[in-house]
Amino acid sequence: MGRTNDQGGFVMSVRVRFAPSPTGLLHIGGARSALFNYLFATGQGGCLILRSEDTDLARSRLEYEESIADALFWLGITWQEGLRVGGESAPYRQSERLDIYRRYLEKLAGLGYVYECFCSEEELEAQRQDLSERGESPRYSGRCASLSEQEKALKRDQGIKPALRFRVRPGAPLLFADAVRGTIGFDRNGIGDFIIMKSDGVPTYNFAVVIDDLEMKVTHVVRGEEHLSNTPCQLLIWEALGFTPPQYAHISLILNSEGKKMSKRDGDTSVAYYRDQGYLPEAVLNFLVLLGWSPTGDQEILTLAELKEQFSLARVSKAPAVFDRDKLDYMNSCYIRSRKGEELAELLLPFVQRAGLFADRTSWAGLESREREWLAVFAEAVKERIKTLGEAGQYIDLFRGAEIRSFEEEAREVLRGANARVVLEAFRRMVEAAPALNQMGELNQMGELDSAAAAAKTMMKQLGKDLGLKGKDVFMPLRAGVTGQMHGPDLDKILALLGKEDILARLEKTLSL
RNA sequence: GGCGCGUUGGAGAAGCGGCUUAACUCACCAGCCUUUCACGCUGGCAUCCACGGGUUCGAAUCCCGUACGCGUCACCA
Repeated sequence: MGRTNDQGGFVMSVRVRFAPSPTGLLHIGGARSALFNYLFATGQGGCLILRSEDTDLARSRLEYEESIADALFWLGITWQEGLRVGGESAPYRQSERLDIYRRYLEKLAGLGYVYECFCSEEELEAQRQDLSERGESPRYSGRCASLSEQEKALKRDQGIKPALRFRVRPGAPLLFADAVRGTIGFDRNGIGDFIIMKSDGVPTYNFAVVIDDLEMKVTHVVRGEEHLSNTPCQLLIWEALGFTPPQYAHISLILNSEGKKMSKRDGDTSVAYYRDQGYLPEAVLNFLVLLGWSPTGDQEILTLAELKEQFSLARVSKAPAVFDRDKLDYMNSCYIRSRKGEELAELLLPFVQRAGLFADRTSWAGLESREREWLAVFAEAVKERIKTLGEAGQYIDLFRGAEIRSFEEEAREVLRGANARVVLEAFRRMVEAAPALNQMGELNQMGELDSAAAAAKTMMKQLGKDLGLKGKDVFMPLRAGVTGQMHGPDLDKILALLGKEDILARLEKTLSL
């Protein structure tokens, strides 16, 4: 794949990858890395590859790989090559590419870069301990670097399986241009010989990434800052193999409110958690992109298309960013408010089901039309006061049923007020006489709930007139009497959604207190 | 401890040597709107850019040190 540049020369189009290890759910930091890769590549017609780094046989699990791909898909991050979609460089699971690594390993061995290391875990630990006690950097001592054939044979006879180390040769500092942080240099003499192949024949991360990036023709590596110190090892391998490494871009970490790197162990850090809480994918995406990147203009709420258009690595911040739940909530409420009734209602369905309503239905299509309308009006009634879809669940009891869950103390006080009883009794008579306040069971044509709300409104106005009361004097007793609360969504909507029968039942109970 | 990276208000940040009396957003505070709450609207919130020095006519912006924070030093990725 390629295209022509201004001078008519052939340029490689951008190829990036997101390469998670399937040892857990997709977390916020990973999602942001994936997002930056996605925006960077697709914004310029490039390609995003999804690859699974499952060389840690003990911890990797296929179900994690699946859930990571699902989470990316949910966010709207799509990839052009890799897991699930295939591509020229298949397979895209490192565990299935072992023969490829072996081939490159042989090449390195032929060049004299590889040696067997028989040190046990305990020995290595002791060596590190020793080094650090002497105030030196804990790198490999090189103990096995020059074992004789007999020594090696002896170890093998003892049944010790060697790991393979990369021999770091002395030389000039390793310099590379990081697209985010500028020129970064490491002294190669400070890097100890590192393992590239474990004793079980599986390559380590540092070796496998290089081979995969090489084979998959990756042009840019956009990844978290925690990988910065791995870069020199990888550079060494690129150099030994005689290939030009990709462009690197190390993006800063996402910190928790304590200022520490957000880790999987923090709890609420998986994308799945936010999905389950009722955050919209657009909101999560929009929030994440603003962590470490900023748009040129004042506009912060941006669509995916706008992000693709505007994103650039040059505007990625070097400093780490703190994850701020308040801002995420704000973003989410913006996106919730931008949805219209039915549309929102459909998104809300799983959450109201979790709260017990329509729990037996399998899907939105499985609802009857009057139920759908009820939910749509419900959605409109609550959308301005919920920050997550999940919060809608707690409003259901307010809009349904003959029971009032509980009375706030303030509400009781209002109901003890001078005119409260008069207002409620008069209102009860009006509702009894009115045919228009439908309830869900009786609803038969769309839009009926809206007119019921309108009817409720005029009814309340009329009530005020009849009694010669105004404003709060009529509305507060009504609200308190019907909901038990002092604050809440518009009363007319509550009344419409409740329906005649439940309103009367509630008034009855309140009046009998 | 070695190596690496970072430091603009509570959080995200703009700023790239004079246009800055440091944008914008969230949070927070006050007021308005509203039958309540919420939404929305208006205003407030860093005399200053971690600190110290230097370069310059001029620095948050360039250089040097110090402090602090974070990352990383695995046969984990």
